[in-house]
Amino acid sequence: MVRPAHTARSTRTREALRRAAVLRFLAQGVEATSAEQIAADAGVTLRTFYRHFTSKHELLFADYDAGLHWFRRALAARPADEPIVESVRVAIFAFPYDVEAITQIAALRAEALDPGRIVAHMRRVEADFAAAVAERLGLRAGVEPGRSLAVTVTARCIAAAVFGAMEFWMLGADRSLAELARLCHAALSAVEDGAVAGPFRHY
Amino acid sequence: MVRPAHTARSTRTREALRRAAVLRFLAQGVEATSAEQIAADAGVTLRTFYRHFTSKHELLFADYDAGLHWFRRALAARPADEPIVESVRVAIFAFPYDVEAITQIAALRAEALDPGRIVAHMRRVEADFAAAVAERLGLRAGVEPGRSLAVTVTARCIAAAVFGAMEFWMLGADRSLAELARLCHAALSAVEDGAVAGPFRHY
DNA sequence: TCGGGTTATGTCAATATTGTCGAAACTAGG
DNA sequence: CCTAGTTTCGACAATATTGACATAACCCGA
Repeated sequence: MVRPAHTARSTRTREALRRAAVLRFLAQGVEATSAEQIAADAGVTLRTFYRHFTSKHELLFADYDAGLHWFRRALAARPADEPIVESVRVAIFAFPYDVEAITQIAALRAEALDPGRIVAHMRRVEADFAAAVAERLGLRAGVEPGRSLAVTVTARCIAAAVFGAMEFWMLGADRSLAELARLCHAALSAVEDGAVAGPFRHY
Repeated sequence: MVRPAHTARSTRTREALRRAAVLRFLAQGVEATSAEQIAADAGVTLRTFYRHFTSKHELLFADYDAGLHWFRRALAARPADEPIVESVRVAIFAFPYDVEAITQIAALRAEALDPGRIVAHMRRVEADFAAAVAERLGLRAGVEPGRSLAVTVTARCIAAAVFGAMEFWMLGADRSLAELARLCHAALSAVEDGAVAGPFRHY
């Protein structure tokens, strides 16, 4: 199947669908909202809905994708001679967190999806994150994407640090942004300093 | 919904379903096989099929799950005072690779799933792999699962090494097991020696 | 062996997703 | 404005998945 993603028209319908979905979700809950309702609200067919979104639940992760897009651009904007870990750190800390919106969507996700599914999507985001880092790192080191084991592994480890910190943060009691920042910083430093396996070298 | 996963009976039906599915897939292709056919062949209802497998495609990853199970046990069998990276290395290299079967299933996957989906499943396996390592590592270091940022990040980095190597291997020309072993070894060593970000510390 | 509680299935009926094919809307050139 | 080439949509029709509730199969202790 061909997914629309080009013209102004398709952007309009996609937006209409997204808006209609959020309204319904907030008003009557995710479960109680059918894909058909969303499509009808947006004035299109059910089939068209599925041309724009892989699934009903995908709508609940639009913010993740937007964040990823933002991150990719932030990374590209960093100076080419800056250490990659530092670039990642700066980009992450500069993210314009909208705690209100994040919390709201997170509540919807928690309502509609079992933990496993949320984690699964998180993994997808992590992988895309790693890909973005690898792309940038490869560009700097002068190698083609996917052509260097070192680049691949390093990018994945950086992603592992960031998302590991995020997971750790979500499990903990202190959910403040400051705590998240602290954890990310610590995890990234560990990777940067090569201290990852260090403390556990003898376990 | 409650998923069966306990008694001998459920194991029997699950096996029957898996076997029926593989036969059909091999005989007439994945696309041309309906979930209903598989269920009928196994002598159960369609609904029961979905109680044992999340989706039709999940059957194409049964070998991954089996491998994961094998790995978890292999890891548990290693001495508690062995460095975790070494344990992982030994466990991976000891895996009883059945190249025939692996190739066959891989072909089915390639036929039925677009690359994105395959990668997505791979990520799930990687996350489970990381969880297994974290569990073992936490046990050795004497911390609760998910209670130590260092354990979380280290486990994820080890997983990143192994699966990064795997991805790299799949993209390369030399698909021999020896090459895969070499790549895994190199990637794990990099993590172990803290050389992950090292070479890129100035990029 | 006989309950009783637990677990796995069957039944039935919504939704959710996807393939196919033709029509409508949009774009660039004349 | 009109035409040809694209791209998005609508209309249908299979499957694929999931929820809810009733049954049958199993397991354990009296």
